Amino acid sequence: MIRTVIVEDNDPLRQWLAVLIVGTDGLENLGAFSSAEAALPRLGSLRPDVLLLDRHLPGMSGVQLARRVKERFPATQILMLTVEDGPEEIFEALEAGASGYLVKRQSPTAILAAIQEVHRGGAPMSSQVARLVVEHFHARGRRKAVADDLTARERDTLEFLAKGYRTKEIARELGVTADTIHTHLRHIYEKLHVRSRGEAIARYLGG
Amino acid sequence: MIRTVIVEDNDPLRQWLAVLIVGTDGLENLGAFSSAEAALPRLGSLRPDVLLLDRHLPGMSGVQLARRVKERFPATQILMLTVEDGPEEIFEALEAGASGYLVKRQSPTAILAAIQEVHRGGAPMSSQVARLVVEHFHARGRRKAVADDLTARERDTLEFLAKGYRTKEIARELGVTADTIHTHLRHIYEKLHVRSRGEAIARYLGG
DNA sequence: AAGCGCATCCCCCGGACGGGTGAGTCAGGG
DNA sequence: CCCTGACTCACCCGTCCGGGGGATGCGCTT
Repeated sequence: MIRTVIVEDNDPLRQWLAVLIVGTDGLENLGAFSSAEAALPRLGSLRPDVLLLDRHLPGMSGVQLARRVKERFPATQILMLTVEDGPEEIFEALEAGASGYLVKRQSPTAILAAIQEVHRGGAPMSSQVARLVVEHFHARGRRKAVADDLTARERDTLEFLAKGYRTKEIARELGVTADTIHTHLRHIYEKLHVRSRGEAIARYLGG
Repeated sequence: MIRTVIVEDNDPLRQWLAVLIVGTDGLENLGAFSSAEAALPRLGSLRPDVLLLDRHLPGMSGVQLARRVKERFPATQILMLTVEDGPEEIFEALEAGASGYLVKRQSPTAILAAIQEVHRGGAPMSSQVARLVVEHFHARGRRKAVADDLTARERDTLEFLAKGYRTKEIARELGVTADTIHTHLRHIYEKLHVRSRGEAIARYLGG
């Protein structure tokens, strides 16, 4: 039996979700709240397996609630519901601890399947969301590609640079003198068109 | 009509995929190669819509091929096929430009559906892959959470720091003197338990 | 009113860093 | 065989940075 809690400020939608859940075998609804503030103090005793969460809530947002819930009850799986959103909102929700991300206007079967999938340890997301996630990785790849015309030693140096190592520490790791690393660094800056460590790290790790 | 090309070194599997595709309405197979080296010179004239790519290939790997293909023909959608892989392999493939990532032992219908979905602009991935991707974001979120007990001004400073700005530039952006930023930085280092810019940026952006 | 956290600014010091120049070795290609 | 590119090391110089003080004012809590 999967134990769920709903937090959604839209009354008809919240009730529709509750009806959907109680009418399905294997699913159980422990509570339905219209705000994060109302839900938060009850979650400790309810301990749901899956939390259905609206991203847009009056007062504390669904994202903030997700963060808090994940801090205290990491085992709770969070399924984020939302209207149309951009990349920023989606990544913020995923970073806050959401394991699934669905746009609201989905078929009942899709929503129920998502609840079960997230409880199984899956990560249900609508195809627009999956696409954005994939593009996020593509962008990362393109950023790292700027390091393509670095020499082997320069790539080694950049690798340690991106871990926050100082010149001396990189020198020790690579078994050369600090002067050599100094030279590598200058070449890296030239090729990456930057003028400082911080800029190089930011360019490599992406911001 | 979706035009596909297969690159897979396992002979039976390659032929099975080809048969699967030619026997399906709306799908067309332009070629099936057993190595990246064999496929690469032909892709320019074949121009497939979707490229089915094995991750493990003798010689040039599927990941390297994906990188090259995406460089020259960004419109080609890449669907990566693989046996069981870890997070590193998966992220590397996604960064190389793959839009979908499937474990090989999938039902024929799942593979065909994935080809169509990736062509529609979706991002089909098996649930294990989706889970790893989601956990990647969770880890990012936990890293950024270390910045939680920073003050508002310190967060502002960290934001610019992570863009590679130097002290003076941050000062200009925030409309204060460099001395003030200097103070903020010292507090940031203290709270993040680091002793340099590079370490702070690496901790914040994660690596 | 007193205390506290925050933000702002200031001074000082030693070491780290960015940038310029030069130079030796060694492998590979013309 | 010489030339080139990669890697290595060295020295110099001016600036930036990390870390240590201290100071003021503001708003909030007690």
